[in-house]
Amino acid sequence: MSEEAAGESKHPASEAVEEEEEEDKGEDTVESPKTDNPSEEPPAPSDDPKEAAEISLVPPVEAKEEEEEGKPAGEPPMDWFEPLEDDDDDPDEESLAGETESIAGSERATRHLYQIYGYRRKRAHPEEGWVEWPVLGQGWKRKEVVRRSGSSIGQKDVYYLSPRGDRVRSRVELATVLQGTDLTQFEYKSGKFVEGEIPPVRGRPRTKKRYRDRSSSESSWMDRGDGAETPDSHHRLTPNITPRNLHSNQTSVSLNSSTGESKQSPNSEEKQSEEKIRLPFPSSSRPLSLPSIKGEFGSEESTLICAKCGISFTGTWYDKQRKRPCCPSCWATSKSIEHPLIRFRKWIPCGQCVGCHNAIDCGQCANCKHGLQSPEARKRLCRKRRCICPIRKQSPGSVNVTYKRSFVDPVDTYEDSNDVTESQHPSLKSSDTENFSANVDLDDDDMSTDDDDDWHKKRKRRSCGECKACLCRKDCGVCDFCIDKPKFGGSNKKRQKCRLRQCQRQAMRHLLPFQMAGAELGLDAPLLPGRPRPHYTYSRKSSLKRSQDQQADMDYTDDDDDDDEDSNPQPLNHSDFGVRNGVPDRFPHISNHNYSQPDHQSQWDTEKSHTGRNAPKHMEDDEDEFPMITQIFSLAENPVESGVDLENQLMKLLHSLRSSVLPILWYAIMVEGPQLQLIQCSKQSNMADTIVLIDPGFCYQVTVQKQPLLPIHPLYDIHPSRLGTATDVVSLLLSLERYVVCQGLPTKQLLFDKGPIVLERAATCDFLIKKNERICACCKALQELQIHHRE
DNA sequence: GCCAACGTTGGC
DNA sequence: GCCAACGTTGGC
Repeated sequence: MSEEAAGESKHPASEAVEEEEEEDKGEDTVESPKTDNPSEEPPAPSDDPKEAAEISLVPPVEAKEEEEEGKPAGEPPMDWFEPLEDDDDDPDEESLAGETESIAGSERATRHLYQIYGYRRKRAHPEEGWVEWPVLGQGWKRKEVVRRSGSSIGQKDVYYLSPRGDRVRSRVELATVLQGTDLTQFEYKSGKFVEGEIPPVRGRPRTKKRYRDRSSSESSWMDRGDGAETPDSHHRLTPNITPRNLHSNQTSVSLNSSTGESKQSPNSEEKQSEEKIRLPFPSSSRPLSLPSIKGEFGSEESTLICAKCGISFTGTWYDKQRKRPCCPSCWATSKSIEHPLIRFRKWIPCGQCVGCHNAIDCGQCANCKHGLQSPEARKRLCRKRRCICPIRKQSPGSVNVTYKRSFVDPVDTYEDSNDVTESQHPSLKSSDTENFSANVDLDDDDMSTDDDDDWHKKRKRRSCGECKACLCRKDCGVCDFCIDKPKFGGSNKKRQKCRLRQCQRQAMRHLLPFQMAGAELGLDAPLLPGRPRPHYTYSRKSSLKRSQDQQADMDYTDDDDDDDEDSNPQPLNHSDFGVRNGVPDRFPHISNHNYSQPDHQSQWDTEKSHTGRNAPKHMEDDEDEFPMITQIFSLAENPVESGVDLENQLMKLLHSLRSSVLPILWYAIMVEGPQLQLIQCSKQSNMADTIVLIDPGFCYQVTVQKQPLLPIHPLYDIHPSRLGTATDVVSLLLSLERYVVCQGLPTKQLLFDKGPIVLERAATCDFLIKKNERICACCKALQELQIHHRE
């Protein structure tokens, strides 16, 4: 290990791939560029004037660390731009790791350090870590990256860089780039051409699904051939994986490579310490709920091998991610010592705000109600008692840093403070702290401080799994994200899920379909569903503004915070849509628009507003879904029936319309059918009740107040029967704007009857009439008939 | 402040 | 092994 460390220090560009290097030892069919031959290595950082200058700024603590690692003096320092592969537990850095998201965040933590010291790390240069790889030809480069976090930690990814700059991430991509080159003998992982058939390297048969009942994020370590076990796999399927350790007095056995555990045993010395720990079942302090066997929790013990230190122990302890066995010692260490590679984002109530001062449960909020139903839920603090301006808990002696909140408020910032402690909050206990990534809900979830759990939740948080978008499995193929995908011929730069499949509830707002349209319309973000885009830049704000934002944020994220509790945040409802309808009123053109309407027109509006008539039918039908997205997603519910091609054609027209300038406040959406629907967003428009529906064949129909415009209407005469282009649509909309809605029989005629006010139209009402008319000829005839009848 | 780009990670 | 796509950030 020390030899490897020294080698790493000499060749900082090569990312830590100790395991691979060990594997490669002795392999000489093709000389690896990662050999010890310095001539084949990329230049040391000191060769780069820029980097050399930066290295000269390495703070003393870094130098000290290196000395402690026993690295020869005078040797070029390890590339401290690279993530520390073997980070120690420097408490000084722990406090800086709070902003990090994962173990991979060590890089960010380090970057954070640089900011504090007055310099900033540049974004990882594309050249970093690349080594020349002539095996594939002149100019080719190769890079190995070891995953530094997540359940697949330790897994190694190999990338290649073509002379043209093509980044290759898989054999398939390599074959694409190297068209015409026979890669059957090429071993992608090692980057070597081997003789004979390349043995399949598939791992064990997939059995993950059998285990995955707790969380879909719990991918099995074993599945990847790394030898790690899921907790469930231990307890349910492979309880005797280490049968030699079943006796308490027996010492653990050294791990062999076949188990793969060595990959997770970074400390060989500890591995050699064949210590055995027999554990009583922990109660409140146990790291996780004991895996069940036949529904009974903690009914038996297993002998496990700690994935961190390699010792065997008896018990049912697993690491924070609940994927690998973790001995109590390592577990306690991971809990008590905030490793810089491990995210540490504890937030504590301020003790001063309204929420903190509120000592009485409201009894009305969901948390209080849950508490009445379930004792477990009682641990959730009353929502009215939540701190609205939590403070990040910080280790003593750490540096004051302002952090941006993530996933909660795109602009909010919080200052760290060394002065505020838990004791300042009257009701605060350690369990009240909460990972801030869980949306400031200090008492949310299971009161867990399990950052890794939150981290995994967060990565899955972008999908509620229940909305139509989440359930949709088919890419639209036409949105910008789809077009970017390699399968659609894209360059894979955006790497985002189809816009129509972005979770309506939890996707980041800028990824949602109408983000594009919203931008075109100038819609303000808060009116749209989805989560605000997080900001990760450190900045400061005035306390007043911060407080305001925090309060607003609490309101906004309240439901979001309770994903686990309430299953799902409540989507926008009709009232929200009413707001949306009001959105266009902020448009600059609106004041110049002539909206003078007859009094009875307003009367209509008043009446119809009670029935939600301004919302299209589908918007009324679905109380729980945001109307636009709901309908868009409904397209894919029955892709076979609806016809994918037709749907795509409509989508193309939709995109064409959204890239076109439509008559003011007209807006195109996709609805069930599929149908393309054009609506007038302004209630004050004469066309507020008018909708244009275009079917997949581009035939269209105009409805007014949900009633179809009769085919004999002259409007149809001046437009083609099919609206295949945006131009056709725009032309129709412009024509519509020349009309007003027939007002039907005057209400005063009916008031004489002393009955309920009922608007009346002729059965053949034209609905749309010229602006110089008040009612259509048919209604006028009916009116005259009624007058004649009364006389 | 936004977003294109891409490193990274989870899932199949 | 491969791919989808999440999360982050440098550059604008």
